[in-house]
Amino acid sequence: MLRIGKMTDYGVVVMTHLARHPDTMQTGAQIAAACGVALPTVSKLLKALTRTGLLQSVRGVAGGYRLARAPAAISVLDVVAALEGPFGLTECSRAATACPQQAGCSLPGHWDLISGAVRSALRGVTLDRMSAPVHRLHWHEPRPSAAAP
Amino acid sequence: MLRIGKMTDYGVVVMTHLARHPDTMQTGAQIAAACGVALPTVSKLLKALTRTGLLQSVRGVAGGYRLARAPAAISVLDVVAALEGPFGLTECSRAATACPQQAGCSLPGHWDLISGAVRSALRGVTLDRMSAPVHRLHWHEPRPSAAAP
DNA sequence: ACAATGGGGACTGCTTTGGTCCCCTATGCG
DNA sequence: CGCATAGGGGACCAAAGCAGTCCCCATTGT
Repeated sequence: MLRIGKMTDYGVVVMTHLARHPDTMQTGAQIAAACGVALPTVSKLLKALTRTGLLQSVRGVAGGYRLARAPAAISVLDVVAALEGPFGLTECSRAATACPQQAGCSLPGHWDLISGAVRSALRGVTLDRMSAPVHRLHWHEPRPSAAAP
Repeated sequence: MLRIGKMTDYGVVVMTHLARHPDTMQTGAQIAAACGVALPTVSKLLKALTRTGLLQSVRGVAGGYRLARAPAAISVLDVVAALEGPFGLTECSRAATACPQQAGCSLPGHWDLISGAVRSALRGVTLDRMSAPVHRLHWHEPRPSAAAP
């Protein structure tokens, strides 16, 4: 459920890789090799991430890519938002054309709420944490109210 | 980003509708009409939700559907998990075949963390809240740590 | 100049999804 | 007893989204 695109997954991998060497400039080929993804694919990602302002690029013969900000200042939310469209779990949360029957539809407000919770979850994990060992991470469970899966 | 399936969206609508009349049995046709979704589609949903144990069904001429538990005991997570596969944001979090290069891939642990946060977010919203007016809802922001979109 | 490197799209094949339909089973009522 | 109503299960098809590749242009150091 709630799958994110493969590309976005790659994107996080790439960004995490770059977060381990925040100050060294790396070419697309180097990144592709390091992350085990085909060069054209990783190239596409790097372009998108650059256009969104998460990466800095230098063109020309000694060019390459570098993080635009410190790893601690880039969250997974930033990466996901850069590679997938604008946020919104449901269809009608972004469509200009409202649901044919928003009469009984008091849900959008609730979906926004849920979206907000997910947003916060993604924003809470930054690249420096992603590149750190797992056990250093922990998370505040928001509020597990009544439910029994 | 992070879109959930249209079917799942419908599913939440249907379940929310049923949560407003927890004790009355309703036929598929009635539900379809009330929710403004085509009958075959809603039928498919109801079957799936029944198979998962979220709904009780009665067959025969006076049959119909009803919530299997109290609205407060059914969360959005339950509905989403029933209609989409098992949880997992990324590809390899569920695939038996590991990534070709899980060498530098210390990410699964982190993805699990994020998935957990999203899970909690969805589990925190129950059907009785979904059927209530929006302003009655509020949410504990988990921890908006360093990030600046 | 030339070689290396990023930039921006266009294009395509595939997988997933949404949605419909058909036939079977169960149950109440005339 | 049989017919009408309701759900159960699954096959099936069309459309959309996505992943992935490729091509050509712009930039810059040697």
